[in-house]
Amino acid sequence: MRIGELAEQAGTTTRTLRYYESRGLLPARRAENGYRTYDDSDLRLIQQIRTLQDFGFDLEETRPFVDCLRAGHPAGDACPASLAVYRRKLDELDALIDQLRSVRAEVGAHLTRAELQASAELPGGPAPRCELDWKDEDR
Amino acid sequence: MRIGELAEQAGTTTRTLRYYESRGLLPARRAENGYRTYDDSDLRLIQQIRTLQDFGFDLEETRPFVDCLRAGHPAGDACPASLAVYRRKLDELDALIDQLRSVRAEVGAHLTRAELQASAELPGGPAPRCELDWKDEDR
DNA sequence: CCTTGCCTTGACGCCGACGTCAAGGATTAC
DNA sequence: GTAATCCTTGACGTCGGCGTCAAGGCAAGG
Repeated sequence: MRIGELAEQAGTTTRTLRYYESRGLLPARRAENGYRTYDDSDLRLIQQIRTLQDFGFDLEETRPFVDCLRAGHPAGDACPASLAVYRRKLDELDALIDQLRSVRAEVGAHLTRAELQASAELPGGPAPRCELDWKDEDR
Repeated sequence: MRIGELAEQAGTTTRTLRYYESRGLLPARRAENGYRTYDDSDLRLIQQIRTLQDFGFDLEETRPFVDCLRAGHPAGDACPASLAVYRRKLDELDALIDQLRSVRAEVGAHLTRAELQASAELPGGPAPRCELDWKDEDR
């Protein structure tokens, strides 16, 4: 299998596969004419990488999983190094989610306060209304 | 007030202020010698920008707030355009948090499954154990 | 007068994961 | 034979928000 076919089967591009190779994640055999040659095991490596990338893993973080698969294990997460990445990622996700919820609460409070201000000013007579153009271009 | 002093008072750098100006967010008066000149109202603009950036707003998203302040309003979120940004951001945050929680659940499930596999194999005798080096360099 | 320290503009560097040419060789299709 | 399609390497572009020089102007203290 050559790079174009592999890319198509994996739902990605040849550029991406060459990039993975340049990062040392996906070394390729070469045919006599210099063309890269792959087999089904390479397809599984790519699927593992893409699954993790969909979870938001950096490319570097997928390396233990890929190494694990290439070491002959049936799953990329059969090795302790992969489990460690899982655990680290869970901690990161928990921290990030907490932070985003905190931000959400703050922004929500700001919005509520600003809306109250606006509604309090409208019936109040000469309260300074906003005169800025209000176009919905950015929606 | 010159750019260095303003940067210090705002807790940022001159590079950042010049960048804001290049983006049209923070236009500066000029002294006769060409030096940028600022006053306290500029400090408030920067504080508004930094508050929103801490919330994760893009620079572009702070523009309505800055325009609103420069239009003479006491708060950057006194204008409808700013409120619209708040609402859009809340939607984005909600969507992102949901997505991250979904990812967290999936990664957690993967970890649990892999841990079960590992513990099931250890007592089973010749089960293929991972032989990859396990260094904690990346912790 | 000279040094020090502020200011100016301009321009390249960074990060991650590729996209997008460019120039040329190999293979396949007709 | 030749055109279309694949492959190769190399290198620059993208995006945001600045960091980090570089080369030079202006101001103030000793």
